[in-house]
Amino acid sequence: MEMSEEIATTAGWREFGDDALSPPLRAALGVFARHGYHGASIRMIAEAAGLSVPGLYHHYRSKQAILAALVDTAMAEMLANTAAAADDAGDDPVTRFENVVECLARFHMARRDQAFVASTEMRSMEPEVRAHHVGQRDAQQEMIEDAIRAGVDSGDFACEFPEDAARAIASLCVSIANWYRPDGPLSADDVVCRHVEFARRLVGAAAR
Amino acid sequence: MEMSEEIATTAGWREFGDDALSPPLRAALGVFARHGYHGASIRMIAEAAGLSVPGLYHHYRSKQAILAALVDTAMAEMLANTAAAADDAGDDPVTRFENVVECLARFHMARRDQAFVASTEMRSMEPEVRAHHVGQRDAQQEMIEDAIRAGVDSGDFACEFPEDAARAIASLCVSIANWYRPDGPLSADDVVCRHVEFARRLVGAAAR
Amino acid sequence: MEMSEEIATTAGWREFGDDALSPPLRAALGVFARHGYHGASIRMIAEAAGLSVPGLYHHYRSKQAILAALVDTAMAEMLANTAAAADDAGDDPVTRFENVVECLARFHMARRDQAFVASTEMRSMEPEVRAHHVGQRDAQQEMIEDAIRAGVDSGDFACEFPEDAARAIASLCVSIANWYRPDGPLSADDVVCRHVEFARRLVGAAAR
Amino acid sequence: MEMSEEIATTAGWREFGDDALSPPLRAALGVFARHGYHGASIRMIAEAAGLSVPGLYHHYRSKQAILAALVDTAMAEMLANTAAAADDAGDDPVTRFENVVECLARFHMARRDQAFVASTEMRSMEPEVRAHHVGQRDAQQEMIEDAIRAGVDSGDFACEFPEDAARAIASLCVSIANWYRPDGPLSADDVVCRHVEFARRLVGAAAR
DNA sequence: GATGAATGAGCATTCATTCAT
DNA sequence: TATGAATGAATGCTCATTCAT
Repeated sequence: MEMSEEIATTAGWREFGDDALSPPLRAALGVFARHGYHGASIRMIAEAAGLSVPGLYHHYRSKQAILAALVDTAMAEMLANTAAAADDAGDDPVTRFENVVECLARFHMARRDQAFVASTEMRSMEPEVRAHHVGQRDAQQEMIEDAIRAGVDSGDFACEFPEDAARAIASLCVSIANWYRPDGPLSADDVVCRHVEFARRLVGAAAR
Repeated sequence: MEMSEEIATTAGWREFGDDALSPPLRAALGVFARHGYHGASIRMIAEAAGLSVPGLYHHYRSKQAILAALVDTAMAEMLANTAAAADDAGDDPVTRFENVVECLARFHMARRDQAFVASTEMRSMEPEVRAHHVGQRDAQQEMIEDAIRAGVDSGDFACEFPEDAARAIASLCVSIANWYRPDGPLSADDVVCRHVEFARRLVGAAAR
Repeated sequence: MEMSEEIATTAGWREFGDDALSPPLRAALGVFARHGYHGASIRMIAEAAGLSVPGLYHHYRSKQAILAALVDTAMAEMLANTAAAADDAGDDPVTRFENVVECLARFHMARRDQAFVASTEMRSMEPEVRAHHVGQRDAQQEMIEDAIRAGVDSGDFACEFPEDAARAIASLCVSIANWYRPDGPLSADDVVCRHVEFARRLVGAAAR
Repeated sequence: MEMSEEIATTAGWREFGDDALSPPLRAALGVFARHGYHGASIRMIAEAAGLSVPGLYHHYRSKQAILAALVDTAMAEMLANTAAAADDAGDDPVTRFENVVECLARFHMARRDQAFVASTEMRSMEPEVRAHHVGQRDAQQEMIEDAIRAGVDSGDFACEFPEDAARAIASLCVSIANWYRPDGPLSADDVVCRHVEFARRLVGAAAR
């Protein structure tokens, strides 16, 4: 079965291949991750991108536009893959929930810097950009909540406060981006495995 | 039994009263929380503190020194209170674990801005300051891990990876500072209650 | 008698028809008039002209060349028409003087922006361009002076300082470009009528 | 009779002594006059003032604030002196008119650069600054108009369009700042003398 | 302690201009 | 001809910090 590189299909949600970032965007990502939005200067970004300063401005209208493009790209990819992960599960609420958690965990490892910047720089976003980002965050939260509620409804989960559990699970996955290192002691599959188990416990799924 | 305001005694770990912040430090806290370290200027801080710029420098040697003082104060308080919470539990490993989690949760609500700044601005700390901070973070992590291991050893917890669970619990508590609002729908006790339950589930404590 | 559109003949000096400005020049004129030479950017001009930036450079070598072309075109037209106006008067010094003033007034209404830019941006001209422009200004001044002196010689004017009077009349006409609006309360003929009368009084012409 | 340096009294309106400009303002005045507002850079001004760039900003909030201060100071002085000149004339409308014109002419020589910048940089003023400036210009215009109308009412002047004559006189005086040089062939008294005579002719005053 | 005045270095952004395509 | 991409130098302005008073 064919799948395009960019758009996650039902089957492809586990793979986060090459980020499709333009060179300036990739350069900015590293600089933002290391120094923060306000600690990063346009000169740093231009240098990292191998461009002159006006060369960088030729591609992006402003520093804020770079942040916006970066964050939107990442969030859109996450939402698309998470939706695919949910779809891929068919009718079983438990599998659906596990898929969503796995996808979130994988995203926060594969797109570590993007996720970190997105979660860290909300306060650096101008109102319009922030509003868009918040919308995407809410959509993600809702997907988790829906998966939990489906499990509760089916009797598979024992979870009194689905909303709080969803937030806890999201926090857990987001925080992966803070500490996970590809060359660290845990493999990506280890991390996935443990976080799916954490999530199962948080929603009171029966032991497997 | 009386206790001093600042130092948590065995009994007082639940109360986070007035932060003992000097006015310039309190001003800086708000500015850092809203704008981030690099987004905050000395002028903003001085103005928020009702001081002239050199007046501010009279109290603190540099912007970095302000950040260091802010973060150290907060972490020290957290460690002291968590230690008191653990001591207060006597010999029961489950109670000890629950106390530690409760204390962490309460700290991240009562010292929301401090916790947020400390967790967010690690990359803005100069090496020495960062090293000190990392030491404090590790000490906190260890207290959680110890509490988990004690419960595992006593047979109260079913937890295969205590280190990962400790990190998960810490992440959960830290993230409270991101979303909790004193005037929000959940009371502090609600938040504590839910997070203790989340933590119990994460370590596989038997249902109460 | 037919006349070409561009070159004022003895009879046509009252009509300032379509300025023969190329589209980029016309665009630049508006931008220079609104923002001044230094406040205008090549990008503004290119956009106003519906051209790309290099497209604009295809037509004009530099921003300075645009200014030079604009100003020279306007001054040349003014000089040609003023000469025609003087010629058109035949031998009567009073009529000749009145024609010159009328022509100047009409020019500063019909070519408001050009006149404004020319008078305002002398300091923005590079030496060579400025020298050329100053030559044109002097030629204009001389035409007024000559007309005055002829009237003085014939006994029609009572004017002690023809040079100063000529400068005053020129200032008066130039300043029309600052305030005249085609849709304002005064018609072009009103303005002409009043300024011819002002000029007559300045040179001490006998009342008509 | 005593008079302060700054405030023109009834007797002192002919003297424009030391402009009371602060050093940065005086420096800015020269740079604005030579290069225009947009052609002048903050660095030029700072250098001319013998200050560093932030040193300049210590005194003035922005480039625009410098322009505003410069223009307001000049216009206020002009208005005060013109009012004093009118008052000084007692009840004679002709003298009052002559005094007003003389004062205007003297101002545009003594405050050549200020007047030039004020008249030239209207388009560089931000709306609020411009509105204030326009108010001052209108006040000046009105003083001339009032003087003319008084002379018309008394039968001393034969002037059909006082408003247009007032504008012409103002234009004439303003334009002095364009060409007058203290070391030129005409003394200040020469210039005053000629312009008062020009103004008298423009309003149709009887020959003296 | 506080303040007014100052500064070198840096900020995001834009400038006029060029050149390969 | 027109364009997309690029650039060195400059723009107005702010930074953290210092110091004489």
